[in-house]
Amino acid sequence: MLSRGVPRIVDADQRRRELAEAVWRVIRRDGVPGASVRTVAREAGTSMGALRHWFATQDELLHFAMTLVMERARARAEAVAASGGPLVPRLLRVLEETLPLDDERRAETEVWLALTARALVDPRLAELRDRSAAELHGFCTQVVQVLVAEGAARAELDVGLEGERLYAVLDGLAVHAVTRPSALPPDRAREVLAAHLAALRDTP
Amino acid sequence: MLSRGVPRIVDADQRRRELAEAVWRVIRRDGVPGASVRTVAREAGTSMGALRHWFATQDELLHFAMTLVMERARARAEAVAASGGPLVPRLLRVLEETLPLDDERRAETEVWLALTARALVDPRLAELRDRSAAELHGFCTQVVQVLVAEGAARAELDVGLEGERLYAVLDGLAVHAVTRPSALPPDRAREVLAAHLAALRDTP
DNA sequence: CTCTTGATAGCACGACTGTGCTACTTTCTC
DNA sequence: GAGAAAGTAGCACAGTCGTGCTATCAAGAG
Repeated sequence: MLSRGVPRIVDADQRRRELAEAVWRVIRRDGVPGASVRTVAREAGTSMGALRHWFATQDELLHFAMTLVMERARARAEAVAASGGPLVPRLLRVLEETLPLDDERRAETEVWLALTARALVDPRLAELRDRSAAELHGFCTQVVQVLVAEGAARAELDVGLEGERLYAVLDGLAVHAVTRPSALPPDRAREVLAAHLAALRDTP
Repeated sequence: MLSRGVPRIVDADQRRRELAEAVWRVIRRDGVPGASVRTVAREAGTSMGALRHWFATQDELLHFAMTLVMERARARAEAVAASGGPLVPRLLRVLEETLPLDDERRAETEVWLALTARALVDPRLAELRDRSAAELHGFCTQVVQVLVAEGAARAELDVGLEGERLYAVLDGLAVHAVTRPSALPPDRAREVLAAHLAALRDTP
């Protein structure tokens, strides 16, 4: 029943990803309001009809574009987490994956910021954002927990509160790095994050 | 030459502020894309023509609305800074003024976030945002400096780096408090910020 | 009074929007 | 071969957008 007959070049999910990446390019160039059906279709080198074949509505398109951002960041983070090396520096590198330290992550963060703002008035996007935010927040708390268990952070720390603080540092750095790249270049952002983790260890 | 003859109810600046506040209400309800000339005029209880009399273009309207947000936050902060009491807790309260801890500040932060995102693709808004960001960043650094001088923070701290970190915590908390209010209620945000300042004192 | 000017009101235009819809092409199954 | 289905293309519609523009109204200046 699969692939009954078509100019099937790639599988469906792959095609949707390609189109969603065209959405990113448009959003980066012209912002979310510039991501009209026509503009995205032109950017993707296809037609309105084809685009609407894959995404019935504009909301669905934006929704999928945001899902993809989150999914990719997550995949990158998990790859780093599964890599070798000592645990503590590895956790630092996992956290760094959420920062806009290179062009690819910069693009993702810009799209994330634009869609986060839009989520203030779009319930469907808000639900997505909440899920990913809860996930990252939970991960930050876990990191603090692990650091304490590893002796890389003071034992008397309030884990919940420190998780919240780490999460704030992370997103704060992300916003600043993406909005004022010259004031907070990648190396500086990395340095601040590392200093924050170090401060959890050095101590009374 | 001033006020040659008019149904002059209030002075010009006051009128522009009223209209800009209508912009906020619309932005909070429908987001920046919902802030059309017609919508804002309706919200303000006036006409398109009247609105365009005070703001020649839509960009000018949004620009002024953002200016007003920044101006108000600044005025509030300066009022707290000029108030009495011990220096260190007072600095904490000044920093708290930038967080969305009540309805008024929540509105301002929502508008700030929406316009920050739009500033990614609007050079005029970007210039505004950069100015206010540089100001807050500078203030954060000054706070660290003062804390060190007052003996409320460790002397060996890297002031520049700690200023950057405090600034990240501040904006991170602002974003989280406004996007996920139930996960980060006002008291909790205040607690995290206070803990951050306390962590600059307690020490190796 | 008239004249001038601030302020308001809202129509008109062209551009752009999302989406419903049909027509067409390509490739598979039978 | 015929038929079906996946995918592409883009027109048509109703609606919203920003802004140019003119008309009107209120009130102080002369």
